[in-house]
Amino acid sequence: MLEFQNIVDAEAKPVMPESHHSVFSGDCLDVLNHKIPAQSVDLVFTSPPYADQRKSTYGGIHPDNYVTWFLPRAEAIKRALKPSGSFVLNIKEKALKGERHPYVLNLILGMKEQGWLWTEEYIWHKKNSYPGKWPNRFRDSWERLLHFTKSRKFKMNQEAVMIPTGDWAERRLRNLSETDKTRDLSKSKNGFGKRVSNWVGRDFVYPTNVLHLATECSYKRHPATFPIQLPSWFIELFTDPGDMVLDPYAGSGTTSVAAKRLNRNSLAIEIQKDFCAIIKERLSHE
Amino acid sequence: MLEFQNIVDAEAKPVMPESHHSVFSGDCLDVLNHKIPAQSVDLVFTSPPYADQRKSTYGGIHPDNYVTWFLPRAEAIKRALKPSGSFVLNIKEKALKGERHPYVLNLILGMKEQGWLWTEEYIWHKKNSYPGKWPNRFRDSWERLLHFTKSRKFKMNQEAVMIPTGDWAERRLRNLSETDKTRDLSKSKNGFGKRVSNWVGRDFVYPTNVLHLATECSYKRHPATFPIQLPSWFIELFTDPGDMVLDPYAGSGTTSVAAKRLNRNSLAIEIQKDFCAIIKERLSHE
DNA sequence: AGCTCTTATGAATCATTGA
DNA sequence: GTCAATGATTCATAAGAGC
Repeated sequence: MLEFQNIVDAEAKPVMPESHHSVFSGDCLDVLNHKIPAQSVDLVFTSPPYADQRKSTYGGIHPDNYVTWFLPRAEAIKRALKPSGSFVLNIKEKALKGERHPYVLNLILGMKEQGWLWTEEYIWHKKNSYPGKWPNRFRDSWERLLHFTKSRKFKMNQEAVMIPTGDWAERRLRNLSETDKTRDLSKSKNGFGKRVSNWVGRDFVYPTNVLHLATECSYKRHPATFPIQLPSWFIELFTDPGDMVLDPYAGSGTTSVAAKRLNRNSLAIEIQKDFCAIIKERLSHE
Repeated sequence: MLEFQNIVDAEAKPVMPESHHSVFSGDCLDVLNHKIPAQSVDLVFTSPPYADQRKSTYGGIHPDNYVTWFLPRAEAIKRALKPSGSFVLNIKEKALKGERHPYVLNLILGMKEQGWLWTEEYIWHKKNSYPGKWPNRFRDSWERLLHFTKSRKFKMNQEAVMIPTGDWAERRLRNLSETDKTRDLSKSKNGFGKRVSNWVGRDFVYPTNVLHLATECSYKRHPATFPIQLPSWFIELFTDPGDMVLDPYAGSGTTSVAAKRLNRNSLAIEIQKDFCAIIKERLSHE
């Protein structure tokens, strides 16, 4: 039985209807198969626990067992996704005994056998990455954003993520606050608001498949594994306003927050109850 | 029988001996197994023909047959490589029928079965990539630089590729007055003067595993697949002066040119005879 | 307000130590 | 021996304090 817990107080507005946001606690395998209707989601964006990372919160799956652990979840995600939908998976393999472990490669191959199409591999090039110096490698400053779809024709709004040309815009953006950035960047179709209103009329170009963003490292109350620009970008690209966005490993709920700001509906699944509370609180403050 | 054809006129210099550069024409599978001594090469850097690309020059290997075609070459490369050596493979899978083809993933897994260690995956983030727009993807602006080794301990000169501190230094410089700039920059060896005295000891840092380079092809007569900075970076990182660098798909010989400029020896293998002539000419002009 | 300086910290990795 | 836990290493960025 599906019950969308509405986090915000719904207030009917004829022009811009309020979006709906739900938070489920539990293993996403169970929640996806028993609480989410089939073919009801337009975009799944998630960053599942990396192998052997975050042992305290997720138990730590050994790299050798990672594919076996994740494939049933991928199947459940496929069930929930609309035929026109997209699944964006943020993941990176760890180095083990001086070597990159191949579990991500095997995961892609396993998902292809499930019927997924491996449509594209976007790269998150981290502007600031974790420090470190080792005898056989440098700092790891990139992560994979694997784009899977159910069919060759899927929803993609390329114009929504067009970017202004030139360094001039970049220099301007540097002086905007973080909230201004998200808000204004989300309005790319209609221009960027008054502070950057002189962009109107300037040329916009399509982006590439590399996202060059900084990791969020600040004194924020809720640690996020990725900056909100990451889900925001894919939400604008692969959904329309009013569509449904799902994050089966929601963590502190960054994906849901991004969805709300962009007037999409969201579903968050998180196994840790205290994180669920954090998500609800974050959404209520939006 | 091995005969290193010396392209340059050898002129004995006690301090800096002249490097040796050879060009072989033929299929690298034959040349590697019959003309190159086992365990004689310190670094293999190459960009093999991409699947179904360059049909006129290489015959065009279908993505489905790519792994079967390449694995014997990888085995021959392993034979030629020293135990302390590195193999850097520049490759990117093409999109076929709206999907990324998995042949690169299968190639990595196949090479691991051969005994290679998949030590790291560097990324070439292209600063300027050719424009293009497709219904289901954006411009592809990154390529893989797969780093394979024969053992967990291999030669790596991390200090050789250290870079000056980036934006931090740039931003400080911007605020200096014009006279300060000229005065202080002229004293760069002794530090930058009092206003930037805290640079001393902090001016160089280690890079990350992402190389952010433009797609400059300086040699117009042959479509170079990569800028010379790419092989140069790995040559400095994984070899010492006097070491042997090999490119089994030499093309216009960019790897050999990079090796010569850095005073390493080089071997170029190229199946097209006219390209071999171009390589020799390029080397003679260095 | 604007600039400079200080400082905390982030999906890390490997070698060493201890059970 | 094998496996798990601990320590050393290290930098771009942004918030905060000070002038």
